[in-house]
Amino acid sequence: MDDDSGTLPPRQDFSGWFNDILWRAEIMDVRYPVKGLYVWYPYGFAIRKFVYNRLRELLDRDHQETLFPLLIPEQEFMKEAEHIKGFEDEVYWVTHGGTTPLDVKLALRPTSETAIYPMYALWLRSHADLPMKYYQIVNTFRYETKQTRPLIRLREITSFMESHTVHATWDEAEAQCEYELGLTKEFYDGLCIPVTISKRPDWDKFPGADYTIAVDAIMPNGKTLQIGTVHHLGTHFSKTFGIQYEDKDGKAQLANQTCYGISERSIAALISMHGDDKGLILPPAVAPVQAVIVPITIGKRHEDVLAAATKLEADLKAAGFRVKMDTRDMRPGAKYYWWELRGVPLRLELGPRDIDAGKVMAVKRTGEKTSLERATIIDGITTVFAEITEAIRARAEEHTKSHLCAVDSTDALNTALNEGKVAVVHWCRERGCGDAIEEKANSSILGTEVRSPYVDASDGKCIICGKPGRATLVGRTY
RNA sequence: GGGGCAGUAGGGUAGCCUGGUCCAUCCUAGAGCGUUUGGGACGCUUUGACGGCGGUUCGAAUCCGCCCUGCCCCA
Repeated sequence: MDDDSGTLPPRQDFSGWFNDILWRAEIMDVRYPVKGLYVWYPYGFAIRKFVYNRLRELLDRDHQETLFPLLIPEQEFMKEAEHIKGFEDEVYWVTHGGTTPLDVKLALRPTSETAIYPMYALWLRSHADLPMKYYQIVNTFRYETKQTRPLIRLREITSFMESHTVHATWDEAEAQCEYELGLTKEFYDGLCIPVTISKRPDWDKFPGADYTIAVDAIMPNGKTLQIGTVHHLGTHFSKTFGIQYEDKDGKAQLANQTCYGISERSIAALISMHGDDKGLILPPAVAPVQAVIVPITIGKRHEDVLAAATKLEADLKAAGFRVKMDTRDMRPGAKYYWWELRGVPLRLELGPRDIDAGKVMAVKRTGEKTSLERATIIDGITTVFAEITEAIRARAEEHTKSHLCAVDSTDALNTALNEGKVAVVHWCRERGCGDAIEEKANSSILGTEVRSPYVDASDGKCIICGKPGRATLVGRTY
């Protein structure tokens, strides 16, 4: 029927849209023949590269990058009781070297605490060594039993940034958690992704943490996606792994630790949050191609136009923009759709009319068409990029704002969630009431101590028992 | 954790119940030639498939078993 809109499903069918855009825009190929493992296409990997470059820049302000091994010996992995309980059903084990059974089984890291902390115990001697702030970006393996999804629920997480810090005191570690939340917010702000931050309930915290603060994004269908977590580990791990330092008085002290993580779910959020019926919309900051030049070559001015476009491309590249000139033998319209699908934020059209007028036609992926002066094109594009970024951000903020609402009963909660919203309720923080909230509305408690400009975090009566309660985010999660 | 649907060429589908043939079919798919080119051009030629393993059978995309993978729904 509407065969001119391509076959990308509309955004209302978010699940269909997401599955389809991954291969149409050449981000991930799901056809790798092992469950939960997917292949990055070059274009998807280029997006990943620019996103992770930003992440590295942020972390390198304060952390140092490092790299630990993939394999963890069983006895180290089994040291911390809570941690084991949290991960034992999800661990892949290496049991053989060739045909020889191994004396000591080796775990493929599901996360790297038990790989890193024995080394931290060796590295840490004195209070003068503190704080230690290292991170790595690695793949991790989890034998997920729930349905796997590309970028969202994987058996091999390919892009796991995990930071592990060590501090003298609990308070310093807490301050580090706050700092890391700030980094996370800044990171997502750069991707124009609004987030809600909240403290996970105790039963949902990281295995072996004092507390977990999570960062969630609200997807187009109203489901929430956890896209970052910060954990205060207290001294749980320093006890088991013997991470101690001598204080100024020469006395041995247990260290306090934090860890936090961000994965390719950040890419899932990026492509989900900003897309439309035509495809991806990438913020200029992370778009592998920030602007595409489409020369409109007709008749005998073919050479003229091509020369002008080549010059334009060279000028823009020299100015540091990531541009691509599309000289393929296709009709201009077909090229427009092709680049729109891939989310390129700006299209520059250059034809005989524009050359004569000293202009370049600039079409924003967010929908607006403007004519830029060729003479001042660098400034013009810089301005346009800022406008595009703002438009993308504003749209995402509006989405997030409109998908949050306060409710004061389980019926209202159910209604809100069924409408695809994330709700704010009051909850007394008792497990029983928490379970009741989750069961009655088929939902998950995301957390308390909510931080979001769109959430009123003041106290109120628990919607189950009526006792004093705290503002709490409740949603349906990925 | 439970249930369901599905896997046929790059993508989308038919065929399966009721096993057999000569050509599967459509496309924004691949290769090629020509005409085209300011919002998805067209003509012609051509390439290419039954998820895997095993079983039944003279003969399997089709029936049976096991496995793998994907997707949807519910908890």
